[in-house]
Order: sequence, then structure tokens, then C-alpha cells
Amino acid sequence: MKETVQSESRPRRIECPEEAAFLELCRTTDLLSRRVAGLLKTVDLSPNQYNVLRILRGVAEGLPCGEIGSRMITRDPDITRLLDRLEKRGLIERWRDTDDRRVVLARITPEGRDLLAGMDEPVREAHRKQLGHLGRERLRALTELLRLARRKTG
Amino acid sequence: MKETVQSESRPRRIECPEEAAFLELCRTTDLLSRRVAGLLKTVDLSPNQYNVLRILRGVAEGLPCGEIGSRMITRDPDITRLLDRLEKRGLIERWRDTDDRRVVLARITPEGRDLLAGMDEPVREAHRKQLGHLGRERLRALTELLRLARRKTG
DNA sequence: TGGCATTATTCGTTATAACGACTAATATGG
DNA sequence: CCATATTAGTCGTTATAACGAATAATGCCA
Repeated sequence: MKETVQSESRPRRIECPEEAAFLELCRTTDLLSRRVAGLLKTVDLSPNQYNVLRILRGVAEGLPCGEIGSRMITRDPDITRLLDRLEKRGLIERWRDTDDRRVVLARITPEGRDLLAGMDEPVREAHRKQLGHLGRERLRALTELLRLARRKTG
Repeated sequence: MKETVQSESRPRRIECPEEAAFLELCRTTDLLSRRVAGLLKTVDLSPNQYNVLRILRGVAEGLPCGEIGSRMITRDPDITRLLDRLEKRGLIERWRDTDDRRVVLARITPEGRDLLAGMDEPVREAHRKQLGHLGRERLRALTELLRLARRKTG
């Protein structure tokens, strides 16, 4: 006879498919991110700093701080400090917009661009090593499913 | 004529499929995790603490600290402190194994179990809201792809 | 012009992750 | 029995995310 009420031989949680997907998502992202984080650490960049730089690399004219914040879902004060650190290292620069003098624009510097460029190949290589075995078709499917997952997030 | 060497009208990085998948992975996990993190904060649990509790819930007999650490890819000293906090709140308990007296086993307490149980429905609900629109078939495909992605991680 | 909204900043706070170096207790194998 | 490995723990450190409250500068609108 079993001990107590809830000690079924296997107190298995029934997992709904959404939860299962979420868990796999976390595990996978965690695993993959660790390697990238390791790479970034060799050049003293936090994942968030790296993200900001990559965002800015895509926008030659520069971006308002608030815009960066909203892309990263990070609050203004935290963005300010994040940018402070990057600016101190000369990886970005900030200047006040001439039109609307409330906004401060941030732009990646050539130094920042170089730093990123140096990471491009190692990062890509890491991704290939970690995901390459899926093959082109599955990668495409995965990417598409993820995009779809975010699409209509309630 | 364009300004400088690298100012193609769109300095678009060519993205390899692995990298594209990785980025989608990060974005999606980030988005979904935030909501869960918000839920957890209402009961003062960090995502990691929540993870430990969930791991322990699955193992009635308890688990050695080192085993927890390796499942979470976290170092021993950090696990110790993580468990400290949980033990202080009475959510887990630790005791020395009788066989191998070096190992300390951790087990979730009824209080911990209750706390988790209280979160089960809200968490699941959140997942359903965020991923339900994919539908059963796509969820299954996504889960499977992710599992596959981790399988042979180089 | 005055009042309100927007944008960014400054300051302070807390919790946490992550890392390194070291110690203590116990096991194991020669 | 001794040397070494294993398992946890202790201590200290740093960086960071995340949050709240408040301020400054500017734009906008009535």
C-alpha cells in the first residue's frame, strides 16, 4: 500500500503542449546562449551590450535611446546606464538630436563596428556547430515556427 | 555616388540560417519568459529558484546538490547559495546522505510543493495564451525540433 | 503664456548570476 | 594507512538586471 495520498507511484505532471514547448525553448536557448556569452566575455561584452551594438550596427543614422529601450524591453534608466558603459569604452557615441532636442541619438562608432566585426565569424561558427546538424530545411522550419509563435502573442 | 567603402545602401549582414534560428530563439524565449518571470515575482521566486523547485518536485527521494547543479549548469557554490535561500524559506530541506556522507540531498517540502502547485495553473494559463494560437500540430513540431536541436550539440 | 507630455537622466536599492580561491568532510584505491 | 578525488560549503568579488522615485530639458497645445 502506498504511503500517503499524493504518492502515486509516479506523480507525473501532465504537461500541456504549450508548456512542453516553452520548456524546450528555455532549455535550448539557455544551452546555445551560454556559448555565445562565453565568446562575448572574451571581449568584455555582456549579452545585452552585444545586442545594443548589433541593433545599432543596423542603423547608420543612429537611434533614440528610447527606441533602443523599447526594442530590448528595457527601461529608460537602465538603457542610459547600459549606453554609458558602451560610450565610456568608445563603442558608441551619443549626441542630441537637432530637431527634437529632447531626444538623444546613439550610434555605433567605428571601434564598435570593428569589435562586432571581430565577433561575427566566431559567433557564426558557434551557431553552425550547435545547430548545423539540423540541416537547412529544419532550420527554416524552426525559424518560421518561432516567428509564428511570437506573432500573435496574446 | 555612395559615401564610403562600406556604405552600401543597405549594409545588410548576410545571415546564416543557424544564426537566424538562434536569434528567433532568443527573441521568443525572452518574450515568453518575461511573463513567467512576472508571475513568479508575485511569490518572490526567481526563475532559477522556480527551476530548482520544479526539478525537485519530480524527485521525491531528493537529489544531491551536485546533481541539481549539473542539471542547471550552475556551479556548486552558486547552487549552495540558491538552496540556502530556498531552505531559509522552508521550501526545501537538506540532509546528509547516510550512504555517502559527503553528499547532501535536497528535497522539496510540502510548503514548496504547495507554492509550486499554486503557480501551476497561472503558469500554464500564460503559456496557453502565448502559444496556444500555434495549435497542437505546430506545437508538437516546434517541441520536436527544439529537442532535436539540443540532441547533437557540438 | 501656462500646463502637460515626452525624453532622457540621475540616484538609490535589491537580488542575482557568475566567477575564483580556498576549506572541510568523507570516500576510495593502492 | 596515506594520497588523492569527490562533494559541499564558505568567502569575497564583480557586473548586471530590474525596479522606483525624482529631476531636467524640451516640445506641444490650448
